[in-house]
This record gives sequence, structure tokens and C-alpha cells, in this order.
Amino acid sequence: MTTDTPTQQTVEWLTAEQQVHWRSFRGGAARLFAALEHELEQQTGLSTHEYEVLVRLSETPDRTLRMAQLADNLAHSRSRLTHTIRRMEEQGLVSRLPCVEDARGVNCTMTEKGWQTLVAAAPSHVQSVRDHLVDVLTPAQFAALGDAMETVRLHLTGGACHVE
Amino acid sequence: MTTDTPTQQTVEWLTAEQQVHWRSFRGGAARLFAALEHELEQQTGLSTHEYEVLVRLSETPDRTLRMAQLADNLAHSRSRLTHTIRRMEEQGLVSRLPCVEDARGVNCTMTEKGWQTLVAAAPSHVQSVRDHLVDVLTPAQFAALGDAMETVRLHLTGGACHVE
DNA sequence: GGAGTGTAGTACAACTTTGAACTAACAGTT
DNA sequence: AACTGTTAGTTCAAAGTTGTACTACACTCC
Repeated sequence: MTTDTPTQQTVEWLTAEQQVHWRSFRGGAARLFAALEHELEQQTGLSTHEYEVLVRLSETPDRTLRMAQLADNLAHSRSRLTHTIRRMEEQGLVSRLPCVEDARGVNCTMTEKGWQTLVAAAPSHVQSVRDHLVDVLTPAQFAALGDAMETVRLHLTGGACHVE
Repeated sequence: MTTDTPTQQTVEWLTAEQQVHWRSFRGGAARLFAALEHELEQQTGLSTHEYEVLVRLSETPDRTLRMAQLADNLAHSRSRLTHTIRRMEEQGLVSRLPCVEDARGVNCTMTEKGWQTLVAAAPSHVQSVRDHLVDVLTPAQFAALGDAMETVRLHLTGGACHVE
């Protein structure tokens, strides 16, 4: 959009250059995530959300996380996570158990099938990430991308939530 | 996930450093887009998709685009765009007219109300983008981000679709 | 030990997105 | 003109997502 709105008070518009960068970012990210989603779905039947759930669980000592931790890590709403985990439970990838320390809580554990599914899916997903992102950029570019987005993330989460 | 899969053939895993960058990127981008979506929704009632539709239309001489062009620009599926435009038409933001040159086609035009809606929404959205992205980074960082994602985008679209 | 407040997770209903199937129209061939 | 293949856009049903409301438990502090 290019317009002069003379009555605007304090908004500082983006420069033409900034607009170009912003669009590249938005468009590139959207297409990248869509491509990764599609390839993972085709090759393994998993959505990237399900894949990420498995990854998080796989990184804990007992392959278990509380629902809320999982939701925070993934930046998903509680409601959305409940649905995702229910579906994954139906597929036998995870199982839910009441939490002993806090009777309100629910522990979500990765099953052996979930683990096998992740091990089977990881190579092709990693390859996709390489193909469309990592290997397309120079190492310095990729590092700069990561650093910049880490700054953005920290700013958004108020410095908390170092996990994701 | 950290595992050694001895039987894997040719997959090159990400280094620890690359994994960190990849997660920062994924997590930062997800949170950023979610935040922008929320703020735009709260402040104007528009979704970012609807906003983007209006932006694209506003940039053409006659505030009109074919459905397919719109879908390509936004990297949305045809089906999704049909739904979005139907909803926007119900709100009076756009209108659809059969295309004269190609009787299969449909021209989507921005109404005056659509234009006014965009003009009213733009300042706060621009401010959000500044607050959470542009002003959080150094100009060099932001430019590098844009350049990197442009490279990613071009790679994904095979160099075509310069518009987005 | 009971009231009030906050947190964990689920259920529900409305809405959005997806992918496949479908209709209509163009374009090239013979 | 009929035949084939392609493109434009919509429709349909299934699946996913959202926000709110709800239940259950925990924490505090009087």
C-alpha cells in the first residue's frame, strides 16, 4: 500500500527498502514453512506440529512433559495442544498419564512407536530443512537469521521461555 | 532430538549450532506472526490474510486482481482464497466480477469500504511490525533478514513469482 | 479450616483451512 | 467442428484451530 495520509499523527511508516525486506521475510517464511509441512506430510504422514511434539518429548530424560510445558515450548494454545495430543494418542504416538505431584496436571509421554516414528521421520525432515533453508544460505547468513529471530523471540516473550 | 542412527545412509544432520539457529528462526517467526495476527485482529477486526488481500489490491492501478494472481501473491491455495474472498465480500470489503477477457476468470476489486478499512488499519499494523520486528533489530540485521528470506523465497519458487 | 484467587487441562461451538472432485472455458490439433 | 489437454474458480466434506466456558485442584492468608 502506498498512500499519504496527512491526518496521521505519530505513525512512522516503513521506508520503501524496509517494506521490501518485510515482504521478503513474510513471503519467504510462509512459503518455507508450507514447503516443509508438505514434504514432511508426504514422506512421513506427520504434520510439523506433531513432529515438533515428538522432538520436544524426545529431548527430556524420561520422554515426558506436562501439557502446559509442551504448549509453551511450541507456542500453541492449550486448546490446540489438547486436540493435537488426543489425535496423537489415537495414533499411539504418545500417551497421557495423570501427574502425581500435581493432581491437576497431565503428563504426556512418548511411546516406543512415537520414538520409532520420530527416528524414521527425522532424516527426511532434516534434509528438507537443509534443502530449502540451511544450504541455500551462506553459513554467516543462516547464523545471522538465527540470531535476529532469537532477538525477536526474546523480545516477544519478555526474555522468558528460553526453551523453544 | 539427539540420536545416532548408524544405518542412515546419506543424511547430513544439523550441527548443534545450526539446530539452535533453526529453532530460533522457527520459534521466533511463529511467535512474531502470532503476535501480529492478534494485534491486528484486536485493533481492526481484520485477519492478516484479509489485510494482505487489501494491500495487494490497493497496489494495482484499478484496485483489481484476478483470483489466481491474488492466490499466487499470497501463496494461498485457490480454495482458501475463494473462502477468504467470499467472507470479505460479505463484509463489503471487496466485490467479484466476471472477467471480460477470459470468461473463466473472476476479477476481485476492492470497494471503497475496503480501501477505507485498509487506510484505517495500516497505521497500527505498521506500528506492530515496527515494535516487534523492525525496531528490535539493527538496520543491518533487518536487511540481512530480508535478503536471506528473499533468497529462500526465490529458491522455493524457482525464481518465478517476483511479486509477493 | 474455609473463602478467595490462580492454575491445569478439557469440552464445546464457531470458524478456518485442506484437498479432492467438479464445472466451465480456453488453446492447440487434426 | 470435434478431440484432447490445460487452466480458473468453486463446492463439498473432513480436519484443524480458536476462544470461551467449565471442572478440578492448588495456594494463600485470615
